[in-house]
Amino acid sequence: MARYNFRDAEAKWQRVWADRGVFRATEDTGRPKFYVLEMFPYPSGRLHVGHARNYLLGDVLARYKMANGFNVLHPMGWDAFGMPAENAAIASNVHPADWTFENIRVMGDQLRLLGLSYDWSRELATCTPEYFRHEQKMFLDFLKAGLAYRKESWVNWDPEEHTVLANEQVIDGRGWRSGALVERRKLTQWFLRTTRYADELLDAIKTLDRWPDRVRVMQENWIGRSEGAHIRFRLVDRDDTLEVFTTRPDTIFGASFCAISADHPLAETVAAGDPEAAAFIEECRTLGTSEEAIETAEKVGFDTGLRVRHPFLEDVALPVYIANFVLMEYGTGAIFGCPAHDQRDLDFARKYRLPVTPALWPVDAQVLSDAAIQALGAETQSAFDVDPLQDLAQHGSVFHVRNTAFTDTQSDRYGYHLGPLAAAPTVMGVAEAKRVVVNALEAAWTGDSAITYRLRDWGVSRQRYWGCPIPVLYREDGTMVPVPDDQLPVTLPPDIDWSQPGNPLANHPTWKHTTCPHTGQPAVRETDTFDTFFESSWYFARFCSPNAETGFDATATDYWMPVDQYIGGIEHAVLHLLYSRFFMRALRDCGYRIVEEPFAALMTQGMVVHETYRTGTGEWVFPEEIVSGADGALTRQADGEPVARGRLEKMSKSKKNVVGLEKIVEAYGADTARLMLLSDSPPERDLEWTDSGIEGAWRYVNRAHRLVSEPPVPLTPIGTPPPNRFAEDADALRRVTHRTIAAVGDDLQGFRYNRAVARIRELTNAIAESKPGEGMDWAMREALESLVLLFNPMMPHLSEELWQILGHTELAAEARWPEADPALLVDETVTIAIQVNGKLRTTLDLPKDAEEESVRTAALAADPVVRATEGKTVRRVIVVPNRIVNVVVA
RNA sequence: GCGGGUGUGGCGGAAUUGGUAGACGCAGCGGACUCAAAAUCCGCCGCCGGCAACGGCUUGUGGGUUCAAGUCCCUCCACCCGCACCA
Repeated sequence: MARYNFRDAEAKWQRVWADRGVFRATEDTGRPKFYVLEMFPYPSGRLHVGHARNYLLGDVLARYKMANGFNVLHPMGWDAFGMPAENAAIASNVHPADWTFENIRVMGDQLRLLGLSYDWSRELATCTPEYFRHEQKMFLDFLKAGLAYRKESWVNWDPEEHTVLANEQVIDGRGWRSGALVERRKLTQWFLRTTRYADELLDAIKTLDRWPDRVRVMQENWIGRSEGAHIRFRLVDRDDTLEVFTTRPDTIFGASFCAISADHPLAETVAAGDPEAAAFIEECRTLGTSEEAIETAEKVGFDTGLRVRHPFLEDVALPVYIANFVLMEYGTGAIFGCPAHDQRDLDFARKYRLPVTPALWPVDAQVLSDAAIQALGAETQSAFDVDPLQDLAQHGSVFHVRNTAFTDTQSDRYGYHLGPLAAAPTVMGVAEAKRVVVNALEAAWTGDSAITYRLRDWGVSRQRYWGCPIPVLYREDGTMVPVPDDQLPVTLPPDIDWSQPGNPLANHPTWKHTTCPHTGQPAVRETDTFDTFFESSWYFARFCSPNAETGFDATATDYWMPVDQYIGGIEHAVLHLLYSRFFMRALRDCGYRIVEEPFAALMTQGMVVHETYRTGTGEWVFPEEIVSGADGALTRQADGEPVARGRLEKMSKSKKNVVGLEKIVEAYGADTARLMLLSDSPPERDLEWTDSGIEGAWRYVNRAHRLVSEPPVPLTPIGTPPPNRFAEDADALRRVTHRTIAAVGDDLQGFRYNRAVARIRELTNAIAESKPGEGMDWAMREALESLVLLFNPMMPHLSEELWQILGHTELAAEARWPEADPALLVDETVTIAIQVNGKLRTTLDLPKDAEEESVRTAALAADPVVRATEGKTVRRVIVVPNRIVNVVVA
């Protein structure tokens, strides 16, 4: 028998699938739909086996669902705008478009090599005008709806990519792709109003019950809703107020200062008349935003000399500082400091010798007199430990809200009614205290309850060429004019001079010059392009009707959306996944008919990691550059430099541990690579790529081929009805077969692909051990056919080949998933574990559902049990039907 | 600091959700076939003691609940990830 020729077989079946349009999807209301999508790639060059895993995980599900009668949509495309294309253009003078389309060609071929079940007729690339013209239209709709706007603000500037980055794209103070330290710049930029949907996006996270918890938590944290209050402090000797945000209005009686951001308007007012203040502000702005800078930066402030009145204590005035730790972007850019209940405020108070006044006590603490509070505050610089109070605050214990302002007489004195404060008990919980204080603020017109979000509006302007042009112009008088719909798309000029730094569109000699469509006046185009996350925020909708005249055809999205299973990397937990959720809602509010939640279920797959090697100086080394000496020491062949095995790392070019996809497919075939990538590790976890692993998968592929080509027992012809009787062995094989069918189905549905592989191997082992006997020829055909169909989602080419060898003329890809016979899933006998005092002594094979009394008798009579219970009294015998017997002795 | 997660043989990982810990695979050891190698096939394979039958121990640590704990509760330890001058 010839060995499995995977090269011919894989090419042949890929051709057959394509010719017959097996994976072509069309709307069919008669069948349930299933939309499987893997996050589409950026066409950066070549795929390695690590990339392949992602697509494979979706492919297995798509094929499984197809076999189970679902109408499956499984498309693929290219997130084709982005910096790397421009970098290539600058480095080697290729046009970004040429570079991108060449990569698309190469990577598309690589994907086809793997035999993935894509409907290639829906392929799209986001850098084509046919695609991005629709998002230009969407943007204009956003503009009309007030969801897009332009403003001058401080932004994150990536000095390496020469462009602005969104907050989500700044990781630890560095650009998410360049790794360059991000600078702050004040620029006029386009924003999308994501904050309008903060609450909706937050609330709807609850409905995403098929998303990983950690992604949901990350989005919740990112939106960062905080409930609290705005408090307006009256400025002394000025007809103005200072508004602060706090989550702890209950600590207002412990306030000892206010602090404002260096970017706060009031700070600028002060700076205008005070050079020292201006210098301090300048100093604050040069401070870095990286983690190290923040951790080491001392909390410093500048006393503006301004004072504000305490909202409740007439005779108390608080100093106003400009402080380097107050962020203009959060809340109102101003805070009040309560040193007794906040570590950072305490640090600040100690430094500037400000009073530390406790406002809250544990419920069992002695209620102090005003004098005692003063005394305590005075010595608090070192003695008063705030931590236990913070601790209690976290855990919701009851506190004394202890302040003389909270009495009727005082409310009379201040000339306003304190409402619930008058009747307030002196002891109340933190939550109640917050409420009481907010009510008092509202009654006195000095504050309101307020909610603040960490989420910022999405800055979408990028000062780059290879992106979608923002479709607006500016007249000479500065008026912004949207490009009329009938003049879309605004396309990119092909001729770019890459020798100049900065934004290539702004540098282009003619492109930006145009005329106003309404007045005919000279005008200039917006030279910024969209953030590339703009394209990926709606591509899944485009896949439903890739040739529609509009962005998407609502009847198609009605049928296909939402994506039933989305698969991709955790790195998009708050980038792409949040933007897409926002985008759907923004489109909805512009009159588009689309679902609000685009991804019903999400799976975040682990990385493929591989061993690395480095020299003593930390240089990465390719494994093939290394030679092993007689003593086992590793050195670099070229220069004899000692080399040590490094950590397992995600495959990347820079770490020199990439395993190329073609190389593996060439040597072992797509199915072997697929099996390797699906075995061993569960999909969410990292998978270690090893040579022995691929060898093991290769062995299995050949073993399966051999087993079906030369079965251990001859088979009955196709369609033979089952015999009346099966010998014990044949019956046992049938039970294994049907148990495996049931288990593999469950495992595939639950993304436990590694376990499904293990079950399939078990069935393979059982088949290989089978001997001739009555009914075995029939059971053998049943087992082999089931096996071949069960591993079809994982190894589709081998499955087709063997399905044909088994005599079938239709395709395995189009065959129905085998059905498990419930009658064969229950055994007639069960193995019962027998324990004495919880320790296993023996096992007994007994009839299923045997009488408890007879099980008990059999257990007590078993030799090991007799030995273990000798001379002891049997106190209890616990019998769990069909499971276990535990004999308790003393 | 806040939040989330993980910890099981030499390795990747299973364990019907409280009921025989270590499925399946990798590596390793022994054997068959072969002039030899590869491939293939058969056997062994958590640790300790024992020729063996068998006994003891074992799921990061220590405790608890239970007839019974990898699984539930508490304590501590280690590692990984996310967010963070967020008021």
